[in-house]
Amino acid sequence: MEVSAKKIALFDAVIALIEDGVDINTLKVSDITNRAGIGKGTAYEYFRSKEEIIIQALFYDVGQRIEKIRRLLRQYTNTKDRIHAVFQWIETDARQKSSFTQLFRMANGSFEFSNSLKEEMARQEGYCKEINDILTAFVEAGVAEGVFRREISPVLQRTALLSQIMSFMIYFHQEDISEAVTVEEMKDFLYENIMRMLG
Amino acid sequence: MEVSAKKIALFDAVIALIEDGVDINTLKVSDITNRAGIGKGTAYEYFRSKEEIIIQALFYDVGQRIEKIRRLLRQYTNTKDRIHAVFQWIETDARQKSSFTQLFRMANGSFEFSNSLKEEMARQEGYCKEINDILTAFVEAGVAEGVFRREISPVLQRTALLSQIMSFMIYFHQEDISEAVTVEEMKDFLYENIMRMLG
Amino acid sequence: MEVSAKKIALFDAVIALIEDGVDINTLKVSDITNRAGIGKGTAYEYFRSKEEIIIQALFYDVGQRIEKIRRLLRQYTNTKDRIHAVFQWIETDARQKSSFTQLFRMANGSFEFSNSLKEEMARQEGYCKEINDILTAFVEAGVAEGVFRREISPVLQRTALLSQIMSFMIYFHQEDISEAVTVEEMKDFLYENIMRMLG
Amino acid sequence: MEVSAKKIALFDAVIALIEDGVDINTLKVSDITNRAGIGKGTAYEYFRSKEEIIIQALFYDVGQRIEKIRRLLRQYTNTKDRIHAVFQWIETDARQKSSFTQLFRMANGSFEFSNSLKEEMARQEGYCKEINDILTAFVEAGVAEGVFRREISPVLQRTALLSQIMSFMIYFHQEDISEAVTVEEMKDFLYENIMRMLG
DNA sequence: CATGAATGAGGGTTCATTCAT
DNA sequence: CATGAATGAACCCTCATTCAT
Repeated sequence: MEVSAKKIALFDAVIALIEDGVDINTLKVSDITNRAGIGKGTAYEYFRSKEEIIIQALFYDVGQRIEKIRRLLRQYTNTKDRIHAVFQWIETDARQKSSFTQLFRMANGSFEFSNSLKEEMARQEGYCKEINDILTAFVEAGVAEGVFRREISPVLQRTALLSQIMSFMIYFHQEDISEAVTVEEMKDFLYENIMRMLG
Repeated sequence: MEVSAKKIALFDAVIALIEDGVDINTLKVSDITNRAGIGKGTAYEYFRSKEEIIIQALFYDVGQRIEKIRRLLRQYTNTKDRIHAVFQWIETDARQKSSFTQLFRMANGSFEFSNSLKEEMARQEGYCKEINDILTAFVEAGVAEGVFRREISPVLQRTALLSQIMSFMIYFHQEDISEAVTVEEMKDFLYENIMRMLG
Repeated sequence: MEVSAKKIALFDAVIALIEDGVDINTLKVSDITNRAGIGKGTAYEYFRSKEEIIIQALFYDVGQRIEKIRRLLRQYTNTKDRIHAVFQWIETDARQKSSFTQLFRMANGSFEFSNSLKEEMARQEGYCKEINDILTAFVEAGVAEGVFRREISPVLQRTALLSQIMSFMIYFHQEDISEAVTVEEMKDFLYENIMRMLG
Repeated sequence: MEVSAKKIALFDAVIALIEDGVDINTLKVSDITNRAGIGKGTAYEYFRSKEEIIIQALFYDVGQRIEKIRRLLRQYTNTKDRIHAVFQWIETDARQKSSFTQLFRMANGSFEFSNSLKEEMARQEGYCKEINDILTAFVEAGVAEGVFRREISPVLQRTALLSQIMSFMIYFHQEDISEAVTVEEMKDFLYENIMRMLG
């Protein structure tokens, strides 16, 4: 799974462009290669098509983010800290509108891409599964710790947990957080919700 | 806000195409007009660009759906019935992958469209706001009814409510609902969650 | 087999370009459409690819030439006149380097084109066959007339006849007809050859 | 006229590719260098462009073939044997569709190559001329031997000779030699034709 | 109004050529 | 010398938009 420097440069360019708010569907190859500081033709030494570049860039990015959250979660020994770690991660990492969008889309499979590339996604050993794995581990630890009720089905537990995580994402994603709810208030509320649902 | 028959025909064509699973980004004008049974040039008598057609079609569709859920909610006098009515609506109306995707995207503003058309969206008096209004009315009724705690901030109440609605959408949206959780179990669990969080 | 005016315009453009000495392999779509006096995109309303345009243009041209020689031959009642008619036709019609080349290639199947289009050629009911038919009719008439020996195999008769026709083509095709042989001398020699071989 | 090993390797690669049926117009530099087993850049140490490589490769190949037929002809002391030697050479050497095609094209100058390289061809001291030389020597020997009539113009004699040689080439080149004419019958017929025309 | 034939700007992709190693 | 990674000019094709009928 070694990835060449040029590939990384292209991935980073795609991510940077997306973070800049460029629509993923209007991305031009020249935009990407210019941003990556390489020639247009060079991209085709490493990828067979524009779509391949973009898809793989997204997977690369999501993979990195997942790895980060995994490492993060390993540092904490109790559920409360882990929940707040996730919130913290969202605040710092998933805050950007664009990358959040991508991750979110992955989470519910609503990627809009040429059908021919949906196969590619299938081949990629689904990050959805990875997210699910993380949630599963999260919930199991909570049960083992005794803070989550054992009798609730794991699926339901994951659903409940994810619902509050998504709520926090949407909170950050909203254009105008006009009505006065501070980040801390929101975090407390969502944490309490999780405990009410699963505790 | 009178809308001509030709416009409706084009809107319906766009919606039908999306429901058929056609990627919104690869929609061609000729696809739309063919489906609508009118000439390609005719579309430009009513709209200034392809994007205008699609955007307005989506708004038209979401508007209809929102109107439907509004009428539906008016039929019920208590919160419990209203919550189940929403679940029922998701089961019947928002089940299709595509239309759900559109609505969902609208709900969190993650439309991916050429920036030039984001203004158009802004001009459209945000359906997000309408969704928010519905949630607000929902929550207020719950408080008036005495089943939701008055001391929770309305923003938080809406957040909690939406989180469980989204969970139900995702439940239907998942490709493989492999693990055995029946629809009824899920609905009960989500309803209980709402009551635990807000009751 | 009705052919639209636009198609004809494109065919004529291709032929004209070839007659001008443009290499068939370096022909650009824009060259063709410019010459035809139509927009680049228009070509794709009538053909699916550049190769399709060129291939069909060549077949169209060869078809016309064959039709012409056919009509021509029908006007004459004896073999001698027919042979000279063919020479005459070569002098006026097949003189151009390029069109000769095309015809010639067809005659021996040495078209160099993307393999994917060889099928197209196959579908076209071989003009090679048509050329063969003309030769066959030619020879049969000669036999009936009593100027060609009946005992020679038709294949051999056609071979002999074609060899002298080709010789005349090559005579015109040569860059420098340095050594003094007049057209009339050549025609007489070739005619005599045919009679010596087949008479 | 010393030719380096690398050049030969490239020439051989081009020839091999052509014999494999690859279209000369779609030949890529990388195809050639890969086949030759050398680096892509190396080709440009010896040639200034792709076309130069291919053109020179073709000349190299034709030169070799001509040399071979020359040696072959020197072995025979009478015209009849020489004619059959040529037929034999066509059967063994010029049988392949591709190399035949190249040679044939050379013979009538119908090379399709970017005009810029036609000059290159001119500079190459025309192999057409060499072929012509061979034909001239052939005819002169026939006259000296007394089997060809002295009063026929050398140009005409060469024309007649070449016409039957070409006929034999076309005979082998035809896809389907469906109609029953054996190689021997054809050779006899063509030999007789030559004698009837020139004897 | 309605149409669809015509258009050409735009962008993905290829591949001959270069040049730093 | 030899290499092959990098390059970008070139070109095919798509499709949103226009406009004559």
